[in-house]
Amino acid sequence: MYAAVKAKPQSIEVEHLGPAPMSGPHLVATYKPGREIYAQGDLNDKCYQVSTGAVRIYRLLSDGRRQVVSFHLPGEMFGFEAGSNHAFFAEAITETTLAVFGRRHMQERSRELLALALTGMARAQQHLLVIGRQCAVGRIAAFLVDLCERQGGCRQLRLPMSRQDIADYLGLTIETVSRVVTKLKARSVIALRDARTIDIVRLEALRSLCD
Amino acid sequence: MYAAVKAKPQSIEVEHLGPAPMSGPHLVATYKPGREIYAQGDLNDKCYQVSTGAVRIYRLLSDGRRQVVSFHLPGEMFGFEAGSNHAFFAEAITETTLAVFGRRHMQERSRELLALALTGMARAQQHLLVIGRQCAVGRIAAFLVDLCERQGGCRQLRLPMSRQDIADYLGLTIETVSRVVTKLKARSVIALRDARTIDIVRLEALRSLCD
DNA sequence: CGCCTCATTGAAAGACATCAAAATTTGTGG
DNA sequence: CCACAAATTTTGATGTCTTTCAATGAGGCG
Repeated sequence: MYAAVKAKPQSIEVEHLGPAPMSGPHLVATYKPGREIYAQGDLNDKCYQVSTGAVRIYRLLSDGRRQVVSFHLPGEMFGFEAGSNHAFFAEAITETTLAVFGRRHMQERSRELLALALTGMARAQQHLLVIGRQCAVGRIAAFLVDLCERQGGCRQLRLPMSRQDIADYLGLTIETVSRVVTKLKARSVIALRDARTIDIVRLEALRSLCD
Repeated sequence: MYAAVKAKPQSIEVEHLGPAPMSGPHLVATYKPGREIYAQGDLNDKCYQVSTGAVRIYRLLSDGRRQVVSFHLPGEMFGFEAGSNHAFFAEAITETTLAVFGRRHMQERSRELLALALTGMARAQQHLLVIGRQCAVGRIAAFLVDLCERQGGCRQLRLPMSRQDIADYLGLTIETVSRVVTKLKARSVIALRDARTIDIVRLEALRSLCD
């Protein structure tokens, strides 16, 4: 179900471009949808910034269940973890370009990395609150509000991820995700152009469902 | 239900003692059970190491639901968060003594703090996996195994926290926690001396319930 | 057009929550 | 040390929400 395409990036070039990258020299890598960026157990010696596209970070249980711990959108950093080897998988969701920073860069900028690690922890803990204490509607609402805010408050969301990705992120099944989306649509809280394009019609209603 | 006792520590003294504290000078503070260490919104300018006792970190939803994001046992650090103000509450669970480190200390040791932040993120993400993808039995099992490992593998656990704390940590109700514990006892995976003292009889059985 | 993947919808089952009450433990004062 | 009150934990009955299983529908691409 979750077979990752084992392969290295389609292209890697040294560049200094991309939308608002972290300063300093870095590599640019591009990945096709579903391509693995790193795997559990891989050496943890780089970090990444999304230029275009989207990335999912996840872990698998032995029976195949998957928990997506985070999505990363353009401008966001990921890849830093405790320990010398990755405990998670990272995959491109859509066609994705990344700025890649090496170990040296990270050592030189441990101050920024600290801030990133702290916000990463805060994000994970906020997510814990959603998964641990919200019903299905609350989880979806929180997810949509979060996505909206991370895209600068734009009311029209283009979802890069599938229903399965969302379900695995929120600790639900795809059927429940689908049913909740349908319900929110019926209540005119959101509107769907297609399954991956959502208009937030009543943002405040959505927010009020979050707590 | 979760009324915190608003008060400052019972005592604060400058000391250099306690079990394996972080190096350097620090204050020592003691707290009675239930006492608040910091509140959501408080200035975030210190970090703490548990000397004795136990601490819970949590957030509240507007309707009173609570999510405990972490417990901290002797030797463990807590209190570092993104942002200049705390997003969580910290409370002593039992009679607790803490080593308190100030801003200066943290600035001087941002390297260690980075490692702590990264492991904090890893912990939160591991916890996400448990809450998001495990049934009630798996959550309790993971909780007990984690506690066992954090206490150096000792098979006899003295739980400092109540069933309500555990429930709010695992995203369950106290009734479910109690029923699962009863079930594990019936299967001879664990044994109870009293509600707060658990012997792990079959650790491998417990582990196998985690994934 | 047909096939494949992804998404939606329906019916039934299951897991956990809720409500209620009993049992056990803890703390307090005599 | 015992007695009593309060808090915590356990147990039972019932209800609700989410999952599971199954089938249908929609969209993309050869």
